[in-house]
This record gives sequence, structure tokens and C-alpha cells, in this order.
Amino acid sequence: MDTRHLQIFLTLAELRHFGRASQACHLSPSALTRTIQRLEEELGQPLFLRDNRRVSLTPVGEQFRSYARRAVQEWRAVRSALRKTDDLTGSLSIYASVTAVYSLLPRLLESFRQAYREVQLELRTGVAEQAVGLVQNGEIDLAVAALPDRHRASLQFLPLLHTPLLFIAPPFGAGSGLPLRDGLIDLSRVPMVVPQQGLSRRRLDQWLKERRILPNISSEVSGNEALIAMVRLGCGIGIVPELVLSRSPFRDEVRILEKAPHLDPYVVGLCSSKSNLQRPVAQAFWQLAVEQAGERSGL
Amino acid sequence: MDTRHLQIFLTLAELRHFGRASQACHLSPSALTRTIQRLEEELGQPLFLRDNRRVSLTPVGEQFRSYARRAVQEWRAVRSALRKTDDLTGSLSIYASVTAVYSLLPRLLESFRQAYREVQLELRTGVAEQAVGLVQNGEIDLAVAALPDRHRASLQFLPLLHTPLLFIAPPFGAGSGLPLRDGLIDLSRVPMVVPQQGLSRRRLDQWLKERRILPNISSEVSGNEALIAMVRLGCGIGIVPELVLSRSPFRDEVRILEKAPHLDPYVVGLCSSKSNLQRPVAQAFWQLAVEQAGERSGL
DNA sequence: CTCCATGTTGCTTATTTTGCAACATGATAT
DNA sequence: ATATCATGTTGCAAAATAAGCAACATGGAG
Repeated sequence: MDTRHLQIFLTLAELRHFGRASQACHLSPSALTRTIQRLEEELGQPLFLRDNRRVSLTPVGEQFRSYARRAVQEWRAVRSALRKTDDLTGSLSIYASVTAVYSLLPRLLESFRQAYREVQLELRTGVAEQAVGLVQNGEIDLAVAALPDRHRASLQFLPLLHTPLLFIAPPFGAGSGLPLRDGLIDLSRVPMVVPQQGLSRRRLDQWLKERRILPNISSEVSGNEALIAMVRLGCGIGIVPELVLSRSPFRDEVRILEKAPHLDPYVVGLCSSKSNLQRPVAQAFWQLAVEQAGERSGL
Repeated sequence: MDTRHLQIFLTLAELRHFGRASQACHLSPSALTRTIQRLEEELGQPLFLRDNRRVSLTPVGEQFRSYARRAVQEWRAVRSALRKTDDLTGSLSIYASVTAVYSLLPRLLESFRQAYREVQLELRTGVAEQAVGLVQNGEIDLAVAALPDRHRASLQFLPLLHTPLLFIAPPFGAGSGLPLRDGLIDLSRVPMVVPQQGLSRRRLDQWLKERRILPNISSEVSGNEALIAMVRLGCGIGIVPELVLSRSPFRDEVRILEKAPHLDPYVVGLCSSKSNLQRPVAQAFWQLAVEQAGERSGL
């Protein structure tokens, strides 16, 4: 039994999804499938139930999981205890959007700090849109930000957190005095405050394009926080990730619209270049993120 | 980290000898060397000190050894706990010489029994000379007996125990009234009781041939026990493994000759065919024997 | 009923591990 | 001192193992 295989098993057990797990392990789906098959063959028992829609652990799988956790942990322990040239040393630069800094970065940084005390961490915040570029040109090692829908092959992405995109409106005129169309708010008539760019803008544009609707854009802003402020002032309705709204000081001064279009959720995740992920430090951070993602979804 | 590599490491740690360890693992010496090298590279530290005469563990190696023991043991535990088709089931037939039955088989059988309760053990005793033949034609799985000096490639041997070959003489005539030559007993003149065949006979023949001595053979017997009896009766001097003599009821009725030729020690060990060692049951027994061999030498 | 998401299988390619033979090294014997 | 032996290590080719790609199942959702 190889700890690498246990690691892979653990990732799949966390994510419960072959495709995503294989990405997280930097493997092709077929390689993952086969690794699991070998494990199952070794034990003569299935570890996962695949019902072609969801993946779940069998009872045997659960037991094996607790063994795997222990085994991997113990291996890491001796290794770091006995290793002379501790390669988990050096520095790691992380770029994060404001959203990320407040939502999932705290836990992530905390546990990384605890596990790898020697690593010099450097944290930069900024707007999500820059993240990919900075990773790509090697200015930073990892980015935690809203993920683009598509990306180059040289980059790796790991979705960590989904949060719905909410339509919000100013609080006044308590009745929902907004024009409707097909039971939903008519976006061609209601004035909107939209971000200049970013994931929520792309989501909106896509939705509008599919329905050939021309929006009534009253103003374009940069940054989710700014958008909330504008909506509060009455400039129009806007779109914001629930995660951001819930942390905003204005959260009680805007109204969440129920009869709004349903957009795909806002995805925050980890991004790095494949070349960077060769570095053990980056790998360690990545692995930690995978584990935390699993814990969260397991709740 | 792969448990197989840990297993190999443990074997070398027990035997402290690359050549023998590689045999015990059914590997070529180079493969063993490289496995250890990879381990050492992984930790960035040497695990063994090779001073071209003896092999020993470094302090780091000792620490790693305790980890390896635990890891292998835990892996075996989950595996046997979760495995549905417990392949360590079935039967194992063992052939043993009388010497073996009394010397190292008890401990070996006891721990095997304890570890693999499900396995049906079948034990046959007989003369050592038959052992190899029975293994070769597949009548039995394993033999514990005196080992031949050379053997076919299809067979595997694992030396477990060395015991010196002693020259013994009848007790009467308390003075060592035997003719000498070059300070040793002159075997061309003293009557001898020798086994018809077997390891001690081969050792004797070889010794005589090297020195071009024609022995004075008074009688040939079959079996070490018979030989002791004949010597006691005064038929001549004889050769017997210390191990056998020490358990003989006649041990105080014969005299051990000091001024005797020095023969290579009598070697008792495990023998099996390579094809048989594919079976997990046989492998388990073999591995157990390796471990016990290490413990003994470690004393 | 088609399309989509998702896991699996066939086959080729890449990586890792093994074995053989030659080599290095240091001790023992002559 | 020199030959010889025992023993571990290295170069290189072969074998085994794992990975990736593309095509294929399978079961929902639109």
C-alpha cells in the first residue's frame, strides 16, 4: 500500500466526485478510477458506491478512510521528523480577493501556518480579476478568488466554495413595486447597478444573452462592496454573492429580491500554475485546501 | 511510501546483510540496494551504514524502523479486517526433519498459528534428505530441514539456524587415546560411523577430499539419532550437529572431541519452490521466518 | 428523445522497477 | 605484497506498472 494511493483515496472521499478529485490530484479521471479500482481489488470490497449521479463511501470505505487518514498522517510525521533537508521551507505568496480574505482564507491560513511553521507566508489582497494574471506570470504562487469559467491548460483550479448570486434592491418602497415579466423581474426595464467585470458580470451577461434581453444599466461599479453601497443609495438593483452581502455592514439596508433570475452560483477557489504546483510548499497548501473543502461539504 | 518498501527495509534491518535480505525478499541485490537508496533519498538521510563488511542501522534508521514496523502492522490489520475474501485461508503443508521439529519449528508454528488462525496446518516429519524432493514435486509447500549447498533455481532457501558439527566418540578409554596427525585426529586410522547421506556426510566428504584422506568407515547409518546410538556403542567416532546432540538422551554418554577437523556448520532453514511462494499463505510463513531469524541473530 | 454529466474501458505512451553483468572496495589468505 | 573472496553498487536493457487520450456506457434533465 502506497501513501500516495491513500492520499488519492482520501481526496475522492472528501470531494465525492471523480472528476473534481482527479483534478485536485492532478490526475486524469481514468488514472483516478484505476487507482480506486486497485484499492478495491486489494481489499476485495468496494470502497465507493457510484450511482452515476453521486459518489458515496461504503461502510468499508468509511473504515478504510479512518485508516488512511492515520497512515498518511503518521507518514508525514516521521518524514518531517527524520528529514534533514526540510523542503517545506521557503516562502509562499498568496493573492486573495476581499471576499476570499473574509470567507475561507482565515481557516486555510491558520491550519497551514500551524502545519508548516517554517514557511514564510506573503498575502496580497486585491480584485479577483487580477488573480489569474498574477498567477500566470508567476508574480504569485497561489490565488484565492472567484474562478473564471474557462481557463488555460497551464493553470489549475480548485473550487472551494459556492455561494448563490443574489439580486438586491434598495429598501424603500417596501412593496415589490418592480415590473415583472414571466413572473420574474423585467431586467430590460428596471435600472441596474452592475460590476464592470468579474464573475457576477459574466454570469449576468450570459443569462441576458441567452434570453436576448437588453438590460437597463444605470451604473457600472468595481467591487462587490461598492455595488452594495450604490444599490443602497437607490441607483438600481444589483447582483452580489450572498457571502459578500452577509458580511456587509449594509446587509440590513437592502432587500433581497425573490422573483429574480437564477444565476449560476459564484465560485471561489484556489488557482495556481501547474509549474508552481511542482513545489512541495504549494502542493502542501493545495492538499490542505482539498481537505478543508471536504470537511465543509461534509457538514 | 509503499508498505512493500517498508517490508523490504525491515527485512534488511533484521538480517543486516544485503545479499541475504535480497534473497529473503525474492529480489536481486541491485533491486534491494535501489529500494533502500530511494528510501534514503526520500528522507535525505542514510538509514544504514555499510562498511563493506557489516551493515548496521543509523540512529535515524532505528527510528524509521519503529515507524515501519507500526505502519506495516497497521496495514496488515486493516487489510485482514476489511478483506472479504480472506486469502490467508486454506492449508499449508510443512515437512520437517526431526532436528527441525525440536529446534526452530515450535516457535515458528506457534506464531504462525496465532497470526493466521484460519489456516489449516499439516505437519509431516521425516529425514532431511527427502525434503527438497518433496518440495520440488509439489507434495508439500514448505520444508524445514538441513539445506543443501547448491540447489536448483526453481527453489528458494532461507537459512534460519546454524549449528556446529561436532565429532563425538564413545565415552570409554577416558584418555584421548586416538591417533593424531597434524594435531588433529587422524581420520584415516580411526574407525568412523557416518551417515549414508545428508548434509553432514557431504561436509565430511568434502573435507576429506580436499585433503585426499581415505577414511576408515566402520559403519554407515541413517539419521543423526541412530548415529549417536552407534557411537555410544563404541563403533567409532561420528559427526553430529550440536543441536541434535544437545537434545539427545545420550548426550552425556558420548565425548565431544576437541582435536577434530573443523567442518562448516550445519545449516537448517526453510525451503520452498518459487511457484509455491506466490501463494499468500506461504509468503506469510516465509516472512514470519525472516522476522524470527532476525530476532534470533539480534540476541 | 436528445443532450449532458460522469464514470469506465481499450489502447498507446511514459515512468518506474527489476535483473544481469561488470565494477569497486576492503578484508583474508598465500 | 598479491591474489582471491565477499559484498555492495552502478550502467544498461527488459519488464512491469501507471498514466493519458479517446471512445464508450449509463442514467438524468431539458
